[in-house]
Amino acid sequence: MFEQKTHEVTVDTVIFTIRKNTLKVLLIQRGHEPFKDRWAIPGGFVGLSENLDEAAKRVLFEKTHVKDVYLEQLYTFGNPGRYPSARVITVSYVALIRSDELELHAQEGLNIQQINWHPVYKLPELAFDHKDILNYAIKRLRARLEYTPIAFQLLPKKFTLTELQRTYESILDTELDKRNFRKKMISLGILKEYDEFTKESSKRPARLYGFNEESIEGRKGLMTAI
Amino acid sequence: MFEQKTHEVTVDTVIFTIRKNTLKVLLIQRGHEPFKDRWAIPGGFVGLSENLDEAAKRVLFEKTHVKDVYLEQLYTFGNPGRYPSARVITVSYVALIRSDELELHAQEGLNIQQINWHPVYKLPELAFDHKDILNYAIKRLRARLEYTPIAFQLLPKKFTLTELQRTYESILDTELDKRNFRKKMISLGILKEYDEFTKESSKRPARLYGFNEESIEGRKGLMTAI
DNA sequence: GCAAAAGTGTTCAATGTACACCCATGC
DNA sequence: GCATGGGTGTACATTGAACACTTTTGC
Repeated sequence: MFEQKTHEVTVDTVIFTIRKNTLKVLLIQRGHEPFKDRWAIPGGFVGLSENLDEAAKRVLFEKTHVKDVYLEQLYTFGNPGRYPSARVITVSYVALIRSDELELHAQEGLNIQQINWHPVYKLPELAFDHKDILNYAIKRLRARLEYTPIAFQLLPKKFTLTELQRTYESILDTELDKRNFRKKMISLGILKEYDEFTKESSKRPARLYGFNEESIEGRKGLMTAI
Repeated sequence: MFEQKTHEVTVDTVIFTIRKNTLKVLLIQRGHEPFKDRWAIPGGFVGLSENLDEAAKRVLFEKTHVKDVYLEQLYTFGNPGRYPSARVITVSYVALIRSDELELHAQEGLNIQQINWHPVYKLPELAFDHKDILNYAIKRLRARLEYTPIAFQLLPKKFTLTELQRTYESILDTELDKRNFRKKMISLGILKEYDEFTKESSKRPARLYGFNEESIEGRKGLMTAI
């Protein structure tokens, strides 16, 4: 019943953020075979004394130097053919980060050429089965968005309602009604209103809001079908 | 970056069925250490040329001799301490089977003492972290039930509306309103009505229904909050 | 005829959806 | 003063929730 022990186990993390009201994913360009020069989801091998979440956090930190991010296990991919010449089982994760908190770090080694944000709906070809992983991550993100206040993980601490709406729209890839969106968000009771306003633009200043952390416990059915 | 290759990868499958209107889970009693005599979720090692779903199907077939079941990957558990003396990463699955289609098969070897159905809300102590896996499986099953016609995977081809309702109630661990439940199910358009009725009982015969397979595609928001 | 489960509708509340105009600011 | 995005309310439709009595059968 015991098999030869040649499984490799990796974690690959789909890292999302919002920049310029667009959903973006962090990709690295591979510097060696297989799939040299192709873009890939960042990942790494799981250490023997590391649990899976820790491995995902470590990989995330190496690439972005961000800690305390939203991180959720997604799915485990283990087709024998998914990785050339070895059996590699990948536990995939989704991470959401605030783009204002991050600095990208290409590693010292030679195995990465570039690291960059890519708009989710305009991607290059990806290495391995990473396209499948990414598609699944988007699906999960959309589902979460409908019943969980997850969008706040992608935005700065203070944001306008329009920014929040654009975040939803970018993830769901649809347009939402402004009045209904605001009504819904406010009725959920998860926002706190600041007495601060944007000023950079040459338009009417917009009120800033934050996420009210205390409001989340014991909630169900948040944000259905906005 | 490469670690020593001593990860073991297993699949463990939480197998649910409904018997006597009660949600039950298939457990095996271990015949050897670690956790000798404790009950555990059936599982097995993943073969090198097998993908994860195939491994789960194989394990399921070995234990129940049932094919063509609903099978869904659940979560991957990989805490270094979850298995004594080895690093074992487990990809867990949920399976739903119709109890009328099954025969249980204890394996030839000595490593299993018994194999049996246990009511989900009255369980013995489980081996390893199998309690966590099972709790997560129940959570997932409940969530699925609310927007997917998944209950039909647990019932015989023909069933009464009361049996369907008891299935929901057993999974959700609540009581549901009979009229609202029936109205909802019928309005979903996923049932087909047979001109057949139960006759065994000494009460009014109940109409038999089946699941209308064609009705599922392109549906969203099925069965919310019955 | 009675016990036991099957079957059936209506009212009310809550939620979602569609939709158009005035406001505050910088230039 | 005008261009630009910010901000607001109402009417209607859909969905969910509460609730009680009649029907059919075997004994």
